[in-house]
Amino acid sequence: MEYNFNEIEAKWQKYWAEKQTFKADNNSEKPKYYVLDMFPYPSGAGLHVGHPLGYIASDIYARYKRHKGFNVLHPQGYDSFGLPAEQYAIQTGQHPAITTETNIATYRKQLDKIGFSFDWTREVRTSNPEYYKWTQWIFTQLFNAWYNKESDKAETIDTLVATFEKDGNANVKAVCDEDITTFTAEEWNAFSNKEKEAILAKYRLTYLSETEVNWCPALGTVLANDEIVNGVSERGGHPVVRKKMMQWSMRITAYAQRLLDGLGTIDWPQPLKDSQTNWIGRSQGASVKFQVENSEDMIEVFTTRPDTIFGVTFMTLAPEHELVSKIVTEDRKEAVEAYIEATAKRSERERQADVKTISGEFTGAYAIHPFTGEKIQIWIGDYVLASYGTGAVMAVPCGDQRDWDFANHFGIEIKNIFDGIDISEAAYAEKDAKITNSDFLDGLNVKKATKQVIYHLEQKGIGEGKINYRLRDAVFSRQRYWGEPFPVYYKDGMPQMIASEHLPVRLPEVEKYLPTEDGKPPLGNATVWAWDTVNNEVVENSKIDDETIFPLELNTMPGWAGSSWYFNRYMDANNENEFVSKEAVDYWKEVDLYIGGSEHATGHLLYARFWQKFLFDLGLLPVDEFAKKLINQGMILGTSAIVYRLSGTNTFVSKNLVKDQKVEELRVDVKLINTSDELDVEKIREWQPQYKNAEFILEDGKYIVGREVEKMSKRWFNVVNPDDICEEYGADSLRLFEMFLGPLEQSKPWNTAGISGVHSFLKKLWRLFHNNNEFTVSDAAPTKEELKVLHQTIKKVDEDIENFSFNTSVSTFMIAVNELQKLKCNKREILEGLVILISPYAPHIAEELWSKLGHKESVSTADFPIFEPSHLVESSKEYPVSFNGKMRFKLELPLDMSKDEIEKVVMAHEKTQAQLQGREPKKVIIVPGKIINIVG
RNA sequence: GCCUUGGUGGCGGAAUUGGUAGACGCGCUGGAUUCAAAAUCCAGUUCCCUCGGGAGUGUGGGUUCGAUUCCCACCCAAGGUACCA
Repeated sequence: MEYNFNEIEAKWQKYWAEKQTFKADNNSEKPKYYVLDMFPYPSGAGLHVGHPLGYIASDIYARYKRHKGFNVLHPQGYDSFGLPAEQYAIQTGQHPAITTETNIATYRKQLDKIGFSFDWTREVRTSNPEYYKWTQWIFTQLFNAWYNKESDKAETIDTLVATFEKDGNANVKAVCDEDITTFTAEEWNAFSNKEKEAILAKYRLTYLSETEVNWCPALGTVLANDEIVNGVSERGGHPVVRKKMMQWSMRITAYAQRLLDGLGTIDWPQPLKDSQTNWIGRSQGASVKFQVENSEDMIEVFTTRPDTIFGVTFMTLAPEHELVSKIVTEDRKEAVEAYIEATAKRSERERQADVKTISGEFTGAYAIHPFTGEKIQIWIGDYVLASYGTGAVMAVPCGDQRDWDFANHFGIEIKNIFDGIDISEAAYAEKDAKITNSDFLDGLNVKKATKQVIYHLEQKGIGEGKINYRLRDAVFSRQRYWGEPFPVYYKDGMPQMIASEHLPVRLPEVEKYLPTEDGKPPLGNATVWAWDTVNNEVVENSKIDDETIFPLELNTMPGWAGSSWYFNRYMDANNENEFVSKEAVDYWKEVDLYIGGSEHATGHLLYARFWQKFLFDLGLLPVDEFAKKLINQGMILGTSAIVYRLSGTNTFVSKNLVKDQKVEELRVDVKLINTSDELDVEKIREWQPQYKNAEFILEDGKYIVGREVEKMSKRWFNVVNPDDICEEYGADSLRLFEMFLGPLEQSKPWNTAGISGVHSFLKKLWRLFHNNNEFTVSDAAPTKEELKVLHQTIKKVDEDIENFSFNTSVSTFMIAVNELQKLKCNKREILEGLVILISPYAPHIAEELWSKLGHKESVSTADFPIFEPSHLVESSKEYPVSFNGKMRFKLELPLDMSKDEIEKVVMAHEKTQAQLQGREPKKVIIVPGKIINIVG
């Protein structure tokens, strides 16, 4: 009976599916544990061996936790809205839903082959109306909420309205738009509905606003920053303009501080926390208002160094700053306008890339220094960003290098306010100098001066201490087809939410997936796309009458909408009445272990935390962080194969024959290479026509290829398909090998050659149970030595899994099997333990052996074996060192010994040593967990 | 530039709170079995040499009886981020 992995794996995969072995129950006496993978976007290319790495790790942990007596939730689903399916639709006309369906089927087939313990009864797809109904519902909740700074949480909008009706808005502390004017209760009550709505919009957590986007008229679409190269579109090279569009935004800035604080409470990787911290970009300082000379206008700036205010010698505004056109003097107008036009042409990316060039223009206007009353020049310069702070800075050339460079370049005064510091060559940005030349700040250090200045600013009513965040509100509209439609229609130009009982608003059918000719989003192509407020439904072929039938929102939601809450949906995936029931979410609470890529650090993982906090504020969720622990799995890289073509010929030389010859390096399919880097010269001739008649110059009768480690990608021909590996070596080998490659978090190259090691390990394991191809185990009692092997393995594997060092436990299995093989051990007790230990890693072979051992139930429900340290008594190691009259040695002792027992053993050891060395035994001092000291 | 992570044989990578560096696997070398191959098993495999040793965990210092591990400085690589006032 050979180890027939294909047969075994198919058999147990079918068994698991039929018995629903991994279906999680929402009611259980057992403690809960929720293990989650970042759900995939089902792309047309299918999975390569890099994708399942994290899934294998989480599956091992999920299976392990089941052995340890936990009720484990381990679901999977698909983030199935997205651009590729839409682009395919634009090219071929095939509906994205069909493309998505096909791709999901492929994914499912591939995933099933690897033997994951997913509970598929809870599968979610973000593009299913039953799912996006609740994404739309959450959107309406955000619309009907505002952020109360007083209670520091989101509240429903009616609490705000009630306050307005009673007291106006003078005492309301909210995170809202900046241009709010104060009104009394009487004024509020006198406003028209439309006026009220306009005001409320400034408070809502999702709101419409004019936002600048990169608009490409030729492609008829909005482009992301990285889709633009040198001011033209990456695809096609069409011109791109900055254009303002009405877009939905999410007021994520309301949560900036809590998103920052929350990081302290979750066990996530430091680099990921750091990048979220940077992204939020909290900086503490002050806002200061500068009066413009001969004008009512004030220029507000944000500074982190208010203490340097006496060093201000000019101000710089972003070219886009709204005051520029107002304050510019007649004689400077031409130059300033030319400069503004020149900057507008450059993309934000270009402006940022070009840090070296110093440019700017004097506006001709002056501001008044708030303390000295001096006139200071107002300049514009593109080193000031309109999107950060107030879009204006008070320039302190002695303390800021950019200001220094600017002043130096344009010959503006550089005033030194640092005591004993030379600023003739560069600005001094350190915070350890005493302030001088600064009136009431003279002689103070930075900290005290800052406090003083803020006090004076507040006294004068022209500034205050302020915390500024880099984080900006998130644009939530996309001019795409394949996304969630908004549950919004427009009445009198004001957005109206569609009530939850009428959701979902389903995606309409369209003829074309491109934007309309008049520049509307693709949904504008729908003939059926208006809302009937009488029957509460999308109406067909009806005219908008602005009485009962209103136009629907034509944008769709971005990719991160559906993925910002899916982890909660898994808890109660088939609930038709709620996004998740209270009972379910109170039971599962949050994800205990989340595994996925670090590329989502400032996207998905930030937005998901935001929505979680929001839903928590409304009392809909019991915890405000959705994932306790998170692990970023590394990327599996491909190992490309390179052939060398002599320049200008069709002759290919083997790697070591290249020497100094001029060659072109071409990548060839890794499937054509054997384990010794040798190219199959016959097969490559059929692979691509250009090799058909090529000449290959061999070394030692072989053509040896070069190797390069790089990202797995079709274009490098280095993609390895897991299906092929499963076919040739089995899923268990694939699982073990992916873990064996190296630490989970690390990026590492794939090399199919190495899989033979884990594969032959599985064959050895199989042979432990088989004698002359007959299944044979002995019921005799195991020897101490055999028990030792098992227990060492239990201890190590248990530790490894808890530490997520799955790679080292594979080595531990190999050592165990080698030792048992040498001991010719086929004792039932030992082998049973081993099977359970291995089952999270190689579940199929474990199930097969388990059932052959006579068990009726699946091994997945078996208890993890318990480590008994008493079996390890004999293992002791010592490291003797003697110095300075002290004797030190380390003894490895069994874990179940008491201090007294240890002392006995150590004294015995010391006696022997003393006897050997012909001296008196010394006193023994036990320091638990440390090297044992024997003091003379 | 800044932040983060890392740097160990031909390769992937082990090494507990500082305690025999290189576990385990790949590859390679030799051997057994075989008509032969596959498969399997056994032995060897950090480097250098004069076969007795010597050097060795990116580089240079330091702490220590003892450092891959801790401290300082530097070099290199990967990821994130950037005129952030």
